[in-house]
Amino acid sequence: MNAASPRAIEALNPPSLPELAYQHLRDSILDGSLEAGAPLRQEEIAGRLGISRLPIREALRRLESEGLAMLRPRRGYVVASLNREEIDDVLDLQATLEARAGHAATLRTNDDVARELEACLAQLDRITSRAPVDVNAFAELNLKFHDTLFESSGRPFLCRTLRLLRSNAERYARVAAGMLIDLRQSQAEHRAILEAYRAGDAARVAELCWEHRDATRTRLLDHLDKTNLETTPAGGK
Amino acid sequence: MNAASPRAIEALNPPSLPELAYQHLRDSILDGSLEAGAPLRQEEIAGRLGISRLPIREALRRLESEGLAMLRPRRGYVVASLNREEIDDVLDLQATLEARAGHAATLRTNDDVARELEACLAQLDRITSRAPVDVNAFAELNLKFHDTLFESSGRPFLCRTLRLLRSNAERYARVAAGMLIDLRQSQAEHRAILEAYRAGDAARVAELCWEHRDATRTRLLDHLDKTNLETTPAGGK
DNA sequence: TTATTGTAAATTGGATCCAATTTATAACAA
DNA sequence: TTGTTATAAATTGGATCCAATTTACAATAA
Repeated sequence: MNAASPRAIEALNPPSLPELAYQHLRDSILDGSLEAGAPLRQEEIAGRLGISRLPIREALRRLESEGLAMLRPRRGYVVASLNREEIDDVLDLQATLEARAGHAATLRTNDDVARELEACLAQLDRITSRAPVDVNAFAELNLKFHDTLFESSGRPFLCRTLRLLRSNAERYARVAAGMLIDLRQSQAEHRAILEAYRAGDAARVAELCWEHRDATRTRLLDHLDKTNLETTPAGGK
Repeated sequence: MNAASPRAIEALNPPSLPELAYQHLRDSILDGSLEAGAPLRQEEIAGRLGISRLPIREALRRLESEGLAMLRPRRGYVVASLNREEIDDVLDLQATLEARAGHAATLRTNDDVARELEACLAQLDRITSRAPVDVNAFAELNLKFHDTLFESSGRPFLCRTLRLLRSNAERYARVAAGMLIDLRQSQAEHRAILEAYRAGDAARVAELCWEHRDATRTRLLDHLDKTNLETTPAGGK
Protein backbone atom coordinates (compact mmCIF):
# COMPACT_ATOMS: atom_id res chain seq x y z
CA MET A 1 0.00 0.00 0.00
CA ASN A 2 1.41 3.34 -1.00
CA ALA A 3 1.16 6.25 1.40
CA ALA A 4 1.71 8.75 -1.38
CA SER A 5 -1.63 9.42 -3.08
CA PRO A 6 -3.23 12.29 -1.21
CA ARG A 7 -5.35 13.41 -4.13
CA ALA A 8 -6.97 10.05 -4.67
CA ILE A 9 -7.81 9.82 -1.01
CA GLU A 10 -9.10 13.34 -0.96
CA ALA A 11 -11.47 12.54 -3.76
CA LEU A 12 -13.07 9.79 -1.75
CA ASN A 13 -13.92 11.52 1.47
CA PRO A 14 -17.51 12.65 1.90
CA PRO A 15 -18.33 16.35 1.86
CA SER A 16 -18.18 17.92 5.29
CA LEU A 17 -21.19 19.66 6.74
CA PRO A 18 -19.66 23.13 6.48
CA GLU A 19 -18.98 22.43 2.81
CA LEU A 20 -22.55 21.26 2.32
CA ALA A 21 -23.95 24.31 4.05
CA TYR A 22 -21.63 26.53 2.05
CA GLN A 23 -22.78 25.03 -1.24
CA HIS A 24 -26.42 25.37 -0.27
CA LEU A 25 -26.15 28.99 0.82
CA ARG A 26 -23.97 29.95 -2.10
CA ASP A 27 -26.42 28.46 -4.59
CA SER A 28 -29.31 30.19 -2.88
CA ILE A 29 -27.55 33.53 -3.06
CA LEU A 30 -26.43 33.12 -6.67
CA ASP A 31 -29.80 32.03 -8.02
CA GLY A 32 -31.53 34.82 -6.20
CA SER A 33 -33.66 32.81 -3.80
CA LEU A 34 -31.82 34.65 -1.06
CA GLU A 35 -32.07 38.33 -1.88
CA ALA A 36 -29.44 40.92 -1.12
CA GLY A 37 -29.81 42.17 2.41
CA ALA A 38 -31.71 39.09 3.57
CA PRO A 39 -30.69 37.96 7.05
CA LEU A 40 -28.97 34.59 7.34
CA ARG A 41 -30.32 33.16 10.58
CA GLN A 42 -28.08 30.41 11.83
CA GLU A 43 -30.75 28.49 13.70
CA GLU A 44 -33.15 28.56 10.77
CA ILE A 45 -30.56 27.37 8.26
CA ALA A 46 -29.38 24.68 10.65
CA GLY A 47 -32.94 23.49 11.12
CA ARG A 48 -33.61 23.38 7.40
CA LEU A 49 -30.48 21.33 6.74
CA GLY A 50 -31.01 19.15 9.78
CA ILE A 51 -27.66 19.93 11.37
CA SER A 52 -26.40 22.09 14.21
CA ARG A 53 -25.39 25.73 14.04
CA LEU A 54 -21.67 25.08 14.22
CA PRO A 55 -21.05 24.00 10.62
CA ILE A 56 -23.33 26.82 9.51
CA ARG A 57 -21.11 29.33 11.21
CA GLU A 58 -18.04 28.06 9.40
CA ALA A 59 -19.91 28.20 6.12
CA LEU A 60 -21.02 31.77 6.84
CA ARG A 61 -17.49 32.76 7.73
CA ARG A 62 -16.35 31.50 4.36
CA LEU A 63 -19.13 33.27 2.51
CA GLU A 64 -18.12 36.44 4.28
CA SER A 65 -14.50 36.18 3.24
CA GLU A 66 -15.65 35.61 -0.33
CA GLY A 67 -17.77 38.72 -0.30
CA LEU A 68 -21.17 37.03 -0.54
CA ALA A 69 -22.21 37.70 3.05
CA MET A 70 -21.65 40.49 5.54
CA LEU A 71 -21.27 40.10 9.28
CA ARG A 72 -22.58 42.74 11.61
CA PRO A 73 -21.32 41.79 15.07
CA ARG A 74 -23.99 40.52 17.43
CA ARG A 75 -26.56 41.09 14.70
CA GLY A 76 -25.73 38.22 12.43
CA TYR A 77 -24.95 37.76 8.77
CA VAL A 78 -26.85 39.23 5.86
CA VAL A 79 -26.55 38.54 2.15
CA ALA A 80 -24.09 41.07 0.75
CA SER A 81 -25.14 43.43 -1.98
CA LEU A 82 -23.31 45.42 -4.60
CA ASN A 83 -24.22 48.87 -5.80
CA ARG A 84 -23.71 50.09 -9.34
CA GLU A 85 -20.10 51.15 -8.80
CA GLU A 86 -19.20 47.86 -7.17
CA ILE A 87 -20.76 45.85 -9.97
CA ASP A 88 -18.78 47.93 -12.42
CA ASP A 89 -15.69 47.28 -10.33
CA VAL A 90 -16.18 43.52 -10.26
CA LEU A 91 -16.95 43.21 -13.95
CA ASP A 92 -13.99 45.33 -14.98
CA LEU A 93 -11.79 43.18 -12.79
CA GLN A 94 -13.26 40.07 -14.35
CA ALA A 95 -12.54 41.40 -17.82
CA THR A 96 -8.97 42.24 -16.83
CA LEU A 97 -8.27 38.83 -15.35
CA GLU A 98 -9.95 36.88 -18.13
CA ALA A 99 -7.83 38.75 -20.63
CA ARG A 100 -4.76 37.81 -18.63
CA ALA A 101 -5.84 34.18 -18.35
CA GLY A 102 -6.61 33.99 -22.06
CA HIS A 103 -3.20 35.45 -22.78
CA ALA A 104 -1.42 32.93 -20.56
CA ALA A 105 -3.41 30.06 -22.03
CA THR A 106 -2.50 31.02 -25.56
CA LEU A 107 1.19 31.12 -24.70
CA ARG A 108 0.95 27.37 -24.15
CA THR A 109 -1.51 26.40 -26.82
CA ASN A 110 -2.62 22.79 -26.68
CA ASP A 111 -4.46 20.74 -29.28
CA ASP A 112 -6.62 18.91 -26.75
CA VAL A 113 -7.81 22.21 -25.37
CA ALA A 114 -8.53 23.50 -28.86
CA ARG A 115 -10.61 20.42 -29.60
CA GLU A 116 -12.53 20.76 -26.36
CA LEU A 117 -13.24 24.40 -27.08
CA GLU A 118 -14.40 23.47 -30.55
CA ALA A 119 -16.77 20.88 -29.06
CA CYS A 120 -18.24 23.51 -26.76
CA LEU A 121 -18.87 25.84 -29.66
CA ALA A 122 -20.49 23.08 -31.70
CA GLN A 123 -22.90 22.34 -28.86
CA LEU A 124 -23.56 26.02 -28.36
CA ASP A 125 -24.38 26.35 -32.04
CA ARG A 126 -26.92 23.58 -31.76
CA ILE A 127 -28.52 25.24 -28.76
CA THR A 128 -28.79 28.67 -30.33
CA SER A 129 -30.24 27.28 -33.55
CA ARG A 130 -33.23 25.67 -31.82
CA ALA A 131 -36.45 27.59 -31.61
CA PRO A 132 -36.85 28.18 -27.86
CA VAL A 133 -33.27 28.65 -26.71
CA ASP A 134 -32.45 26.72 -23.57
CA VAL A 135 -30.89 29.56 -21.61
CA ASN A 136 -29.63 27.34 -18.81
CA ALA A 137 -27.90 24.97 -21.19
CA PHE A 138 -26.38 27.93 -22.99
CA ALA A 139 -25.09 29.41 -19.75
CA GLU A 140 -23.59 26.09 -18.70
CA LEU A 141 -21.76 25.51 -21.96
CA ASN A 142 -20.74 29.13 -22.15
CA LEU A 143 -19.19 28.71 -18.72
CA LYS A 144 -17.48 25.51 -19.79
CA PHE A 145 -15.95 27.21 -22.83
CA HIS A 146 -14.39 29.93 -20.73
CA ASP A 147 -13.38 27.59 -17.94
CA THR A 148 -11.64 25.27 -20.37
CA LEU A 149 -9.69 28.14 -21.85
CA PHE A 150 -8.78 29.78 -18.55
CA GLU A 151 -7.92 26.61 -16.65
CA SER A 152 -5.52 25.67 -19.41
CA SER A 153 -3.47 28.74 -18.51
CA GLY A 154 -1.68 26.71 -15.86
CA ARG A 155 -2.23 29.51 -13.37
CA PRO A 156 -4.19 28.13 -10.42
CA PHE A 157 -4.26 31.30 -8.39
CA LEU A 158 -5.47 33.38 -11.28
CA CYS A 159 -8.23 30.84 -11.91
CA ARG A 160 -9.10 30.77 -8.26
CA THR A 161 -9.48 34.53 -8.24
CA LEU A 162 -11.62 34.33 -11.35
CA ARG A 163 -13.95 31.89 -9.63
CA LEU A 164 -14.21 34.28 -6.71
CA LEU A 165 -15.14 37.08 -9.04
CA ARG A 166 -17.67 34.96 -10.85
CA SER A 167 -19.43 34.27 -7.56
CA ASN A 168 -19.82 37.96 -7.06
CA ALA A 169 -20.74 38.78 -10.62
CA GLU A 170 -23.02 35.91 -11.45
CA ARG A 171 -26.15 36.91 -9.64
CA TYR A 172 -26.14 40.17 -11.52
CA ALA A 173 -24.78 38.82 -14.77
CA ARG A 174 -27.58 36.27 -14.99
CA VAL A 175 -29.97 39.06 -15.74
CA ALA A 176 -27.84 40.06 -18.66
CA ALA A 177 -27.37 36.46 -19.76
CA GLY A 178 -31.06 35.74 -19.90
CA MET A 179 -32.42 38.94 -21.26
CA LEU A 180 -29.84 41.05 -22.90
CA ILE A 181 -27.12 39.13 -24.64
CA ASP A 182 -27.26 38.53 -28.34
CA LEU A 183 -26.43 34.84 -28.36
CA ARG A 184 -25.25 34.85 -31.97
CA GLN A 185 -22.99 37.81 -31.35
CA SER A 186 -21.61 36.02 -28.32
CA GLN A 187 -20.95 32.93 -30.40
CA ALA A 188 -19.16 34.96 -33.04
CA GLU A 189 -16.88 36.31 -30.32
CA HIS A 190 -16.21 32.79 -29.08
CA ARG A 191 -15.23 31.77 -32.60
CA ALA A 192 -12.86 34.68 -32.89
CA ILE A 193 -11.25 33.78 -29.59
CA LEU A 194 -10.79 30.17 -30.64
CA GLU A 195 -9.27 31.22 -33.95
CA ALA A 196 -6.78 33.54 -32.30
CA TYR A 197 -6.01 30.80 -29.79
CA ARG A 198 -5.28 28.33 -32.56
CA ALA A 199 -3.08 30.92 -34.23
CA GLY A 200 -1.19 31.37 -30.98
CA ASP A 201 -1.86 35.10 -31.01
CA ALA A 202 -1.88 35.71 -27.25
CA ALA A 203 -2.29 39.46 -27.46
CA ARG A 204 -5.30 39.05 -29.73
CA VAL A 205 -6.90 36.48 -27.43
CA ALA A 206 -6.42 38.83 -24.50
CA GLU A 207 -8.01 41.67 -26.42
CA LEU A 208 -10.95 39.54 -27.51
CA CYS A 209 -11.52 38.12 -24.04
CA TRP A 210 -11.52 41.59 -22.62
CA GLU A 211 -14.02 42.85 -25.15
CA HIS A 212 -16.16 39.77 -24.72
CA ARG A 213 -16.52 40.35 -21.00
CA ASP A 214 -16.64 44.10 -21.30
CA ALA A 215 -19.68 43.75 -23.54
CA THR A 216 -21.47 42.04 -20.67
CA ARG A 217 -20.39 44.81 -18.35
CA THR A 218 -21.68 47.56 -20.59
CA ARG A 219 -24.98 45.83 -21.22
CA LEU A 220 -25.54 45.06 -17.57
CA LEU A 221 -24.77 48.58 -16.44
CA ASP A 222 -27.07 49.97 -19.13
CA HIS A 223 -29.75 47.64 -17.92
CA LEU A 224 -29.24 48.75 -14.32
CA ASP A 225 -29.40 52.40 -15.32
CA LYS A 226 -32.56 51.92 -17.34
CA THR A 227 -34.49 49.88 -14.83
CA ASN A 228 -32.99 51.94 -12.04
CA LEU A 229 -32.90 48.71 -10.13
CA GLU A 230 -32.06 49.33 -6.51
CA THR A 231 -29.25 46.98 -5.66
CA THR A 232 -28.61 48.21 -2.15
CA PRO A 233 -31.76 47.56 -0.18
CA ALA A 234 -32.60 47.71 3.49
CA GLY A 235 -28.98 47.12 4.48
CA GLY A 236 -28.24 50.83 4.43
CA LYS A 237 -29.86 51.40 7.79
CA MET B 1 -2.58 57.40 21.42
CA ASN B 2 -4.77 55.57 19.00
CA ALA B 3 -2.99 52.33 19.73
CA ALA B 4 -4.13 52.22 23.32
CA SER B 5 -7.71 53.26 23.75
CA PRO B 6 -9.39 49.93 24.33
CA ARG B 7 -12.59 51.31 25.79
CA ALA B 8 -13.53 53.55 22.92
CA ILE B 9 -12.65 50.93 20.34
CA GLU B 10 -14.38 48.21 22.27
CA ALA B 11 -17.51 50.27 22.55
CA LEU B 12 -17.65 50.82 18.82
CA ASN B 13 -16.16 47.64 17.51
CA PRO B 14 -16.10 44.74 19.92
CA PRO B 15 -13.22 42.52 18.81
CA SER B 16 -14.52 39.06 18.13
CA LEU B 17 -12.41 36.10 19.07
CA PRO B 18 -12.36 34.64 15.56
CA GLU B 19 -11.02 37.97 14.31
CA LEU B 20 -8.37 37.98 17.01
CA ALA B 21 -7.35 34.43 16.24
CA TYR B 22 -7.32 35.21 12.53
CA GLN B 23 -5.01 38.19 13.02
CA HIS B 24 -2.68 36.19 15.22
CA LEU B 25 -2.42 33.25 12.84
CA ARG B 26 -2.15 35.44 9.76
CA ASP B 27 0.69 37.44 11.29
CA SER B 28 2.47 34.28 12.33
CA ILE B 29 2.22 32.88 8.83
CA LEU B 30 3.29 36.09 7.11
CA ASP B 31 6.30 36.76 9.30
CA GLY B 32 7.44 33.17 8.94
CA SER B 33 7.11 32.05 12.53
CA LEU B 34 4.70 29.45 11.19
CA GLU B 35 6.47 27.71 8.35
CA ALA B 36 4.82 26.33 5.26
CA GLY B 37 3.46 22.87 5.93
CA ALA B 38 3.34 23.36 9.69
CA PRO B 39 0.24 21.83 11.29
CA LEU B 40 -2.26 24.21 12.87
CA ARG B 41 -3.51 22.33 15.93
CA GLN B 42 -6.76 23.78 17.14
CA GLU B 43 -6.34 22.82 20.77
CA GLU B 44 -2.83 24.20 20.96
CA ILE B 45 -3.74 27.52 19.38
CA ALA B 46 -6.81 27.79 21.57
CA GLY B 47 -4.72 27.13 24.64
CA ARG B 48 -2.12 29.70 23.68
CA LEU B 49 -4.77 32.37 23.12
CA GLY B 50 -6.74 31.35 26.18
CA ILE B 51 -9.98 30.70 24.33
CA SER B 52 -11.90 27.66 23.14
CA ARG B 53 -11.47 25.85 19.84
CA LEU B 54 -14.63 27.20 18.26
CA PRO B 55 -13.38 30.69 17.32
CA ILE B 56 -10.15 29.07 16.13
CA ARG B 57 -12.07 26.95 13.70
CA GLU B 58 -13.77 29.97 12.17
CA ALA B 59 -10.43 31.72 11.88
CA LEU B 60 -8.92 28.67 10.21
CA ARG B 61 -11.82 28.46 7.81
CA ARG B 62 -11.18 32.03 6.80
CA LEU B 63 -7.46 31.45 6.37
CA GLU B 64 -8.29 28.51 4.16
CA SER B 65 -10.57 30.50 1.90
CA GLU B 66 -7.84 33.13 1.61
CA GLY B 67 -5.29 30.55 0.56
CA LEU B 68 -3.06 30.76 3.62
CA ALA B 69 -4.09 27.42 5.11
CA MET B 70 -5.08 24.05 3.72
CA LEU B 71 -7.60 21.67 5.25
CA ARG B 72 -7.10 17.96 5.00
CA PRO B 73 -10.33 16.42 6.31
CA ARG B 74 -10.00 14.69 9.67
CA ARG B 75 -6.31 15.57 9.66
CA GLY B 76 -6.53 19.26 10.38
CA TYR B 77 -5.20 22.42 8.84
CA VAL B 78 -1.64 23.05 7.72
CA VAL B 79 0.01 26.27 6.61
CA ALA B 80 -0.32 26.45 2.85
CA SER B 81 2.73 26.73 0.65
CA LEU B 82 3.39 27.96 -2.84
CA ASN B 83 5.79 26.45 -5.31
CA ARG B 84 7.76 28.47 -7.85
CA GLU B 85 5.01 28.49 -10.46
CA GLU B 86 2.41 29.58 -7.95
CA ILE B 87 4.58 32.40 -6.66
CA ASP B 88 5.09 33.51 -10.24
CA ASP B 89 1.34 33.30 -10.74
CA VAL B 90 0.54 35.40 -7.68
CA LEU B 91 3.12 38.07 -8.41
CA ASP B 92 2.09 38.43 -12.03
CA LEU B 93 -1.49 38.78 -10.87
CA GLN B 94 -0.42 41.39 -8.36
CA ALA B 95 1.39 43.34 -11.05
CA THR B 96 -1.65 43.17 -13.31
CA LEU B 97 -4.06 44.37 -10.65
CA GLU B 98 -1.80 47.10 -9.33
CA ALA B 99 -1.43 48.43 -12.85
CA ARG B 100 -5.21 48.45 -13.14
CA ALA B 101 -5.63 50.15 -9.77
CA GLY B 102 -3.00 52.76 -10.61
CA HIS B 103 -4.77 53.41 -13.87
CA ALA B 104 -8.15 53.86 -12.21
CA ALA B 105 -6.67 56.09 -9.53
CA THR B 106 -5.08 58.37 -12.10
CA LEU B 107 -8.37 58.78 -13.95
CA ARG B 108 -9.63 60.58 -10.86
CA THR B 109 -6.53 62.41 -9.76
CA ASN B 110 -6.85 64.18 -6.46
CA ASP B 111 -4.59 66.80 -4.90
CA ASP B 112 -4.91 65.43 -1.37
CA VAL B 113 -3.79 62.04 -2.57
CA ALA B 114 -0.87 63.58 -4.43
CA ARG B 115 0.20 65.41 -1.28
CA GLU B 116 -0.07 62.23 0.80
CA LEU B 117 2.00 60.32 -1.73
CA GLU B 118 4.56 63.11 -1.70
CA ALA B 119 4.74 62.89 2.10
CA CYS B 120 5.37 59.15 1.90
CA LEU B 121 8.20 59.66 -0.54
CA ALA B 122 9.77 62.37 1.62
CA GLN B 123 9.78 60.03 4.61
CA LEU B 124 11.12 57.19 2.47
CA ASP B 125 13.93 59.46 1.31
CA ARG B 126 14.88 60.19 4.90
CA ILE B 127 14.91 56.49 5.72
CA THR B 128 17.04 55.46 2.77
CA SER B 129 19.55 58.25 3.39
CA ARG B 130 20.37 57.09 6.91
CA ALA B 131 23.31 54.79 7.42
CA PRO B 132 21.67 51.57 8.64
CA VAL B 133 18.43 51.51 6.69
CA ASP B 134 15.43 50.61 8.83
CA VAL B 135 13.99 47.90 6.62
CA ASN B 136 10.78 47.59 8.59
CA ALA B 137 10.09 51.31 8.43
CA PHE B 138 10.84 51.27 4.72
CA ALA B 139 8.47 48.37 4.14
CA GLU B 140 5.71 50.06 6.10
CA LEU B 141 5.97 53.36 4.25
CA ASN B 142 6.40 51.59 0.96
CA LEU B 143 3.15 49.80 1.69
CA LYS B 144 1.47 53.05 2.64
CA PHE B 145 2.52 54.68 -0.62
CA HIS B 146 0.97 51.93 -2.71
CA ASP B 147 -2.09 51.64 -0.52
CA THR B 148 -2.76 55.35 -0.72
CA LEU B 149 -2.55 55.26 -4.49
CA PHE B 150 -4.61 52.11 -4.96
CA GLU B 151 -7.29 52.93 -2.42
CA SER B 152 -7.87 56.24 -4.15
CA SER B 153 -8.99 54.31 -7.21
CA GLY B 154 -12.49 54.14 -5.75
CA ARG B 155 -12.61 50.44 -6.52
CA PRO B 156 -13.20 48.56 -3.30
CA PHE B 157 -13.35 45.10 -4.80
CA LEU B 158 -10.14 45.58 -6.73
CA CYS B 159 -8.43 46.77 -3.55
CA ARG B 160 -9.87 43.88 -1.60
CA THR B 161 -8.46 41.45 -4.14
CA LEU B 162 -5.11 43.20 -3.96
CA ARG B 163 -5.04 42.73 -0.19
CA LEU B 164 -5.78 39.07 -0.68
CA LEU B 165 -2.89 38.78 -3.10
CA ARG B 166 -0.57 40.63 -0.79
CA SER B 167 -1.28 38.12 1.96
CA ASN B 168 -0.14 35.37 -0.33
CA ALA B 169 2.82 37.21 -1.76
CA GLU B 170 4.18 38.90 1.32
CA ARG B 171 5.87 36.03 3.06
CA TYR B 172 7.89 35.39 -0.05
CA ALA B 173 8.29 39.00 -1.08
CA ARG B 174 9.77 39.91 2.29
CA VAL B 175 12.89 38.05 1.33
CA ALA B 176 13.19 40.23 -1.71
CA ALA B 177 12.37 43.37 0.22
CA GLY B 178 15.03 42.81 2.82
CA MET B 179 17.85 41.46 0.75
CA LEU B 180 17.42 42.12 -2.88
CA ILE B 181 15.72 45.38 -3.67
CA ASP B 182 17.74 48.43 -4.53
CA LEU B 183 15.99 50.94 -2.33
CA ARG B 184 17.13 53.94 -4.37
CA GLN B 185 15.96 52.34 -7.59
CA SER B 186 12.63 51.63 -5.92
CA GLN B 187 12.37 55.23 -4.81
CA ALA B 188 13.12 56.45 -8.32
CA GLU B 189 10.24 54.33 -9.57
CA HIS B 190 7.96 55.76 -6.91
CA ARG B 191 8.89 59.27 -8.05
CA ALA B 192 8.12 58.41 -11.65
CA ILE B 193 4.75 57.02 -10.66
CA LEU B 194 3.89 60.12 -8.69
CA GLU B 195 4.91 62.36 -11.58
CA ALA B 196 2.78 60.48 -14.06
CA TYR B 197 -0.06 60.54 -11.54
CA ARG B 198 0.19 64.31 -11.20
CA ALA B 199 0.24 64.61 -14.98
CA GLY B 200 -2.92 62.52 -15.15
CA ASP B 201 -1.24 60.05 -17.50
CA ALA B 202 -3.17 56.93 -16.51
CA ALA B 203 -1.60 54.66 -19.11
CA ARG B 204 1.86 55.67 -17.95
CA VAL B 205 1.01 55.07 -14.29
CA ALA B 206 -0.31 51.64 -15.17
CA GLU B 207 2.85 50.84 -17.06
CA LEU B 208 5.09 52.05 -14.24
CA CYS B 209 3.13 50.21 -11.57
CA TRP B 210 3.37 47.04 -13.58
CA GLU B 211 7.11 47.37 -14.04
CA HIS B 212 7.57 48.29 -10.41
CA ARG B 213 5.91 45.11 -9.22
CA ASP B 214 7.32 42.99 -11.99
CA ALA B 215 10.82 43.95 -10.88
CA THR B 216 10.05 42.36 -7.52
CA ARG B 217 8.74 39.29 -9.26
CA THR B 218 11.83 38.86 -11.40
CA ARG B 219 14.20 39.40 -8.50
CA LEU B 220 12.32 37.03 -6.23
CA LEU B 221 12.17 34.26 -8.82
CA ASP B 222 15.86 34.69 -9.55
CA HIS B 223 16.52 34.42 -5.85
CA LEU B 224 14.44 31.25 -5.60
CA ASP B 225 16.21 29.70 -8.56
CA LYS B 226 19.63 30.53 -7.17
CA THR B 227 19.07 29.35 -3.64
CA ASN B 228 16.97 26.50 -4.95
CA LEU B 229 14.83 27.08 -1.91
CA GLU B 230 12.30 24.31 -1.48
CA THR B 231 8.95 25.98 -1.06
CA THR B 232 6.83 22.86 -0.93
CA PRO B 233 7.93 20.89 2.10
CA ALA B 234 6.47 18.11 4.20
CA GLY B 235 3.15 18.10 2.33
CA GLY B 236 4.10 15.05 0.28
CA LYS B 237 4.43 12.68 3.21
C1' DT C 1 17.07 -6.59 14.28
C1' DT C 2 13.00 -5.47 11.54
C1' DA C 3 8.31 -5.67 10.10
C1' DT C 4 3.54 -6.08 11.70
C1' DT C 5 -0.35 -5.54 14.34
C1' DG C 6 -3.21 -4.20 18.11
C1' DT C 7 -4.12 -0.73 21.49
C1' DA C 8 -3.96 3.87 23.51
C1' DA C 9 -3.51 8.79 22.96
C1' DA C 10 -4.32 12.78 20.30
C1' DT C 11 -7.11 15.34 17.25
C1' DT C 12 -10.83 16.63 14.49
C1' DG C 13 -15.98 17.01 13.49
C1' DG C 14 -20.20 17.84 15.48
C1' DA C 15 -23.96 18.73 19.03
C1' DT C 16 -25.72 20.74 23.00
C1' DC C 17 -25.74 24.06 26.57
C1' DC C 18 -25.12 28.80 28.64
C1' DA C 19 -24.34 33.87 28.77
C1' DA C 20 -24.67 38.37 26.62
C1' DT C 21 -26.76 41.34 23.46
C1' DT C 22 -30.07 42.76 20.34
C1' DT C 23 -34.85 43.04 18.68
C1' DA C 24 -39.71 42.84 19.37
C1' DT C 25 -43.67 43.63 22.28
C1' DA C 26 -46.57 45.50 25.57
C1' DA C 27 -47.64 48.58 29.21
C1' DC C 28 -47.69 53.26 30.54
C1' DA C 29 -47.51 58.33 30.43
C1' DA C 30 -47.97 62.72 27.94
C1' DT D 1 -53.14 58.95 19.63
C1' DT D 2 -48.21 58.98 20.11
C1' DG D 3 -43.85 58.49 22.25
C1' DT D 4 -41.23 56.17 25.94
C1' DT D 5 -39.80 52.63 28.80
C1' DA D 6 -39.73 48.10 30.79
C1' DT D 7 -39.92 43.39 29.91
C1' DA D 8 -39.78 39.15 27.17
C1' DA D 9 -38.33 36.64 23.12
C1' DA D 10 -35.02 35.75 19.68
C1' DT D 11 -30.39 35.50 18.23
C1' DT D 12 -25.59 35.53 18.32
C1' DG D 13 -20.99 34.46 20.60
C1' DG D 14 -18.61 31.23 23.15
C1' DA D 15 -17.52 27.01 26.03
C1' DT D 16 -17.87 22.34 27.12
C1' DC D 17 -18.89 17.69 26.08
C1' DC D 18 -19.09 13.45 23.05
C1' DA D 19 -18.18 10.44 19.02
C1' DA D 20 -15.35 9.09 15.12
C1' DT D 21 -11.07 8.95 12.99
C1' DT D 22 -6.31 9.37 12.67
C1' DT D 23 -1.67 9.01 14.56
C1' DA D 24 1.72 7.26 17.77
C1' DC D 25 3.58 3.57 20.22
C1' DA D 26 4.57 -0.63 22.16
C1' DA D 27 4.30 -5.55 22.11
C1' DT D 28 4.87 -9.52 19.31
C1' DA D 29 6.48 -12.52 15.66
C1' DA D 30 9.57 -13.43 11.75
